[in-house]
Amino acid sequence: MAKKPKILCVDDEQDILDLLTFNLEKEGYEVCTAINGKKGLEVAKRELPDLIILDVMMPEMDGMETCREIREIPSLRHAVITFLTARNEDYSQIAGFEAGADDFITKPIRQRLLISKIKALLRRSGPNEKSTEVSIGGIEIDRDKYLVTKDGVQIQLPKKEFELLVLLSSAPGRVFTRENILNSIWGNDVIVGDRTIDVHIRKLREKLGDEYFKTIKGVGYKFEA
Amino acid sequence: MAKKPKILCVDDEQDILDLLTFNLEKEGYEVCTAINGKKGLEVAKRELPDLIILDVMMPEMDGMETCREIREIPSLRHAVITFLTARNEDYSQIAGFEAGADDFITKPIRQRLLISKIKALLRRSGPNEKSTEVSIGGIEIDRDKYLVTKDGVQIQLPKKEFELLVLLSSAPGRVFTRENILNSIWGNDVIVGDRTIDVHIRKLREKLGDEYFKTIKGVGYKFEA
DNA sequence: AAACTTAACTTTAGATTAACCTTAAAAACT
DNA sequence: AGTTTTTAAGGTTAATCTAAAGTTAAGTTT
Repeated sequence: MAKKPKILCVDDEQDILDLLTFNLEKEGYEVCTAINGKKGLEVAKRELPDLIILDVMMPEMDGMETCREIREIPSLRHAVITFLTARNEDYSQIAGFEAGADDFITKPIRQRLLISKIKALLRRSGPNEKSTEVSIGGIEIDRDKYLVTKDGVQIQLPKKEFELLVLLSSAPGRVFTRENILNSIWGNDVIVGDRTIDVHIRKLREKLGDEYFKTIKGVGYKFEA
Repeated sequence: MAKKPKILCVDDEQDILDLLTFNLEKEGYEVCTAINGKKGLEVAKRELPDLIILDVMMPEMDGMETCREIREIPSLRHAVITFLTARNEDYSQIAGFEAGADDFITKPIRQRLLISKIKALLRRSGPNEKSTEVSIGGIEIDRDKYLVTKDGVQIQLPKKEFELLVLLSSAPGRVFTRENILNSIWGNDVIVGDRTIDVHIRKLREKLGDEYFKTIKGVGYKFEA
């Protein structure tokens, strides 16, 4: 990789800043911090980070406002911004995407998840620019944002169904064996019953339409437009 | 066995590398290792392994990226690549198939399962066959993807028909005796009636055209373009 | 409460069989 | 030799069987 990605963390709690700094530096990122929104903006302008982690709840200038201001700065317009929020603050998420956020990280912070999210975000915005959005036959899938849209209508899928859809759609036309599917979604040490995959396929067919999911008897399933 | 299959393991944790090396060498494989994606790429180019085990989560250059780069190298295009991943790590990781992965192994690693998977993968793409894709006289067969295409049109074959086609097309021009066929598709302990093979051949002739399947009376069948 | 898994039952695609037909190539008969 | 049986092997078709997938609802887990 050409250069260490730079990450700016903005939070009013020093503990959180320390925790983030520790974990991110361990992964080889360059980290800078700010203790409030106003300072965050200053540091952002100066350091031009690749990714910014913003706490939603901060006195004076909250994350939402900081985010909007950052988006106004041309040199930071394409920086990736992710909010730090307590779980179940649903409305703040909707408002957050409007303010220009790319993702959310919920507290309490799970270390591995944090890192994998950061990686995914950086990969997306990176020079390799491999889009996480797929569009096939009227269905749009955004892997990072966990969003599925059919004919412009947004569809909410639970985790397993979403994973199954992502897997099958990752290679349209390719037949995934039941073993393939079990391995990548459940893992090879988990044993689930024979009918479990079928049920999830059924749910997907119900929600997205039968025509997309083809059964290959004795083998598995495939996705096609 | 003609030659020891060579396996490259890439992981940032030395413990995992040791564990893999120990288990794989015990099974008679030649093992080489690399401690990160970049080194993995170097070693892969030099050693030209038959199979590559890639950890998804690695600092600097992750497994996904390494996989993509490996697929760019002509001499490694047909190497088997399998990811090493924690269960439920991240959805985007499921998209590994898109990056060109052939399979997944989930952590924690189950020794016996690891070995049987590796064996299966090597058998499939073993030294006997160059690639999983065959193209003969307008017919394309992809063994892994369970896909058959004739003159650009995709044809869905059920399991037995597909297996029969794969067998016959594995050596075009060669005559397979009925015994041959029964043994490799049904197994030598299964007894099926005399007409069973005929019926499957008929289905194939129906779907792909008579001209490809020649009968050698008193002996068996052969496939030719 | 929502999501996931399981279990019991139904349905169906696909595999097998069975009955009959066609072909080819040995045998048998001019 | 050339023609006609005979017969064995494979071809064809439809009926039957069966394992795999579909379905639904009732548990479990999160």
